[in-house]
Amino acid sequence: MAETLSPVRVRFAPSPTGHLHIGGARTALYNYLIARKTGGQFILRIEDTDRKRYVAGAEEEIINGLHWLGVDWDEGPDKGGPYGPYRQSQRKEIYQQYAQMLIEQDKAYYCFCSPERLEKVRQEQLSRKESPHYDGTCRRLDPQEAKARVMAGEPHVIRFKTPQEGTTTVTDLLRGEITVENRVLDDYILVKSDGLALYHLAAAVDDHLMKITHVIRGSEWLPTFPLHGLIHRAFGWQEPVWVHLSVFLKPSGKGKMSKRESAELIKDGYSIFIKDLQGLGYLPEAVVNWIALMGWSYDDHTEFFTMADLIEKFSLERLNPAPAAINFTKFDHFNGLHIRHLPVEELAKRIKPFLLEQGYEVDEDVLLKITPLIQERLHTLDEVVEIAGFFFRADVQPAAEDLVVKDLSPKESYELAQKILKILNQLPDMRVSTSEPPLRQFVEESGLKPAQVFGLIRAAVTGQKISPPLFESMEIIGKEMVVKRMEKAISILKKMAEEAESQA
RNA sequence: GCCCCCAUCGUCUAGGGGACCAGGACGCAGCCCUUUCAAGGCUAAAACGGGGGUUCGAAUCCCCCUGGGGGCACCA
Repeated sequence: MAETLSPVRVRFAPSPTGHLHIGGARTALYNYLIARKTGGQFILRIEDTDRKRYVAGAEEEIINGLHWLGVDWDEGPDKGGPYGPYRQSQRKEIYQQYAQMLIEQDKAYYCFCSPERLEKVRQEQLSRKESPHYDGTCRRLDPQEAKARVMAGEPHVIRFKTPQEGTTTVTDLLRGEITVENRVLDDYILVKSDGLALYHLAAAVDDHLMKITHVIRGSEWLPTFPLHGLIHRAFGWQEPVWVHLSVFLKPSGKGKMSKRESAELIKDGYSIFIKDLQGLGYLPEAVVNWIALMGWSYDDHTEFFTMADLIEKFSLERLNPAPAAINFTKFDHFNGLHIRHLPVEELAKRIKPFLLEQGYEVDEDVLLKITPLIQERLHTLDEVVEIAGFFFRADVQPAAEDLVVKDLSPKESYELAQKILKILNQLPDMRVSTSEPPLRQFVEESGLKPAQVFGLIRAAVTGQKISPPLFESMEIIGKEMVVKRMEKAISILKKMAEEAESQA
């Protein structure tokens, strides 16, 4: 299969009925990538023909989410373009016009069956263990008579006159030819009784009118794919290249993520909704890298991709049709990778909101100093609070047991802390080059292990058992604060030593 | 029930008849580095779902089975 290098026109066509999730984002991303790679156009089209399911704000969320990811489009509802409008609810008349053409050519027909009757037929078929489908009542109506009933104002829909014999073969770029028996295809409704087109008609008409060359969409469309081919052919249009992407499965690999499961993910610090990811501490760069690699690969060793890399390397031919289980652990890995690739100033900028959110006052200079210390320790941006919050707190609260040195008693720890404080007090400043040599010398002379001495200082100064590098941290905190925190640790240890004494 | 799609380590994947006693990544385990935690380096364990063909030769091609997924609306 030769790579398509001529410019493509592709589209992402979400319906504004819920949150933009990683599956939709990936579809948008792939469309965007192939458009940019080939120098073609990427179009955003809102498929809002179902007024009942319309969710206010959903379109805005889609737009914001895509922008955040770094995916932009050339034509769309927010920026216009030569083939607009780009909202299907504003294209009602266009679809009706095309539906009319089909009726005139006897490729579609009016149907007056009520939803109630349809439902009854469906139930009967189900009870007979038949696959539910339209029974064809109105298909047999005389066209003139049907037209008259329509003129008289009788409620009706328009159905596609699906061939009842033979087979239909459509071609998916990843799967090859797919052939189905026409008799298993239904006489799908093209236009609803409210006059608005259903997806099957609207998408076909728009894809043709908007000169879409490649339809890259989710594989939930595979079952109706033959119908879509049939519709294009009924109009005599050339079909676009069809590409059906794999689906995302839940981490266990057992089925798609349910609504409830998706909502509960947030408790573990994860989400499949793009709107949540920023607040959870994820980088758009990492999201893009992660989702790009679920269903697509470049070669057997490259895994780190920037958007620019992806535009250069992406190809439809290397798409994988098999379903992929979502792996959040790998997501964290990619996030850490991209965090480490960020310039320090940029990382500092992205970390700041998480600190501010905690109510910390963030000094820019301090922030720029601590950022390099935590850069390789961060997997998500919000971890900055846990790892480096002590830099911004006026006081720390070390746990008493963290201050007691391994293999030493509280009393011995207390005495050790006093010696350390004495050294600290004598230092002219707290620069690494000033503090490290005398403290290391002290460790040597004391016969203790570095881990014992530095562990005590760490707990006292940072209030944590684990922290960024100690000497660098002390330099940023400054002598005054270091001494103050050491004194506080001593008082805690003193109390512990006394308690141990009285118990003995 | 019917239709469609898919099938390599736990997970994401490389592999398009011999280069494969199957490679990479995440995770997991161990070691090294190291004041903690990370990061980094090294090592280990870990897969071609089953059965038939085709072929001198199959993870790779074909068929069946099994398993998994998706769909069967006046939703998209």
